Amino acid sequence: MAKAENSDGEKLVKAFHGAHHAHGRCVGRALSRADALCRQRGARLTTMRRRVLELIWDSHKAVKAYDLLDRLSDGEKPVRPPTVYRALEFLMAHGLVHRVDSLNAFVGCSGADADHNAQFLICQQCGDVSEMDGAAIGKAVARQAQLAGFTVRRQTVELHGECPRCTAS
Amino acid sequence: MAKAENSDGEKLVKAFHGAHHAHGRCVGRALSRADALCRQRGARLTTMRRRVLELIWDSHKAVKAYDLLDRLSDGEKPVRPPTVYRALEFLMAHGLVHRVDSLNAFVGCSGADADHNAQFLICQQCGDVSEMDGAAIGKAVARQAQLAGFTVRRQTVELHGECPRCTAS
DNA sequence: GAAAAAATGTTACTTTATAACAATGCATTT
DNA sequence: AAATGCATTGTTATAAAGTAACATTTTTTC
Repeated sequence: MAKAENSDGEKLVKAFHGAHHAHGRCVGRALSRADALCRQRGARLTTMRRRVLELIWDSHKAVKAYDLLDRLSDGEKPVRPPTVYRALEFLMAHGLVHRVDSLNAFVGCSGADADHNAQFLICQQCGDVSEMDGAAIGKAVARQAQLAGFTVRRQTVELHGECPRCTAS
Repeated sequence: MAKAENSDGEKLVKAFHGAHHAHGRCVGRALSRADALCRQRGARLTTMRRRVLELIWDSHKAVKAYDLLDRLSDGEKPVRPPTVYRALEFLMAHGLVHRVDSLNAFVGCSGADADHNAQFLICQQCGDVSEMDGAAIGKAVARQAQLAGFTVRRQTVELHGECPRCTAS
């Protein structure tokens, strides 16, 4: 996760983006990563899949499947649910997109590697979702579970609250 | 959370129940707690709400709303979705039931107080769900989020994996 | 027991997601 | 380039999860 300094010179984890950040870079980074990853694995990032990924990266908010559907469709050629869900399935399988269970919605994966335990910070005000790859949390969680004799295979950690930007204003 | 000793004399947190535990007690405890809590608050634990709560406590698995619906209905008098969802809404508002987002399903709340941050351990094999009131996790999570300038208001923590009983066999 | 409030019933619909099969596209061999 | 085979997308239909709006009944309160 990128670090930045605030006005007091403190180190802050920069998980959320400013309102007017150069979003093109987020998108660009995500798409080239997708390209690279798929090439490397011999997976096909088809036009449809790429379009879906781009639409998801259009913002940092979680996107509903049926919103994607609407945006992909024009009156002449409506796109049907299975098409979108299949693209999402592919993108999730390759770690390019995550499903946010508590929202029934999808966000682009900004994490480094494919198979990681991500946590999500979801702003209840602006709707922006930020991904934390907090190994610390992952471990705390796994340790606590271990006390109950439980082996963690997959975790859903979704934190709803207020992002720095909305807190400030 | 109750403690128990295993064969080595170690202290273990007993979050999961044995296969043949005296389940009547779980149910009994849950129902009397519900009675007490509602009386105390002047809330009405009506027949319908109580029936739904009982059905949920029928097992330690998460229950789907439409399963409840089926079980509440007989051919003559089908119960409709809003009835069940309203009962669930009431039970959740009073902290008697939790929704498990990653399963679209509901479990009885075994936690002590009403307004708590619960974490769920979900066994992928047997389907049993256990509630951890891990203040430790809650805090670790909130602390980590704070580093990103994020204020946590509500958390969804759902851990999928293997419970002790299924691990053993 | 009449009025008000709370809970439940009812109808209809929205949103989210998947199953099953058909058609198309793409990649490799020949 | 035609033939084969597999992956992807299209299409139809339906399942599963949840809610809005209004009618009826039950409970409480005055």
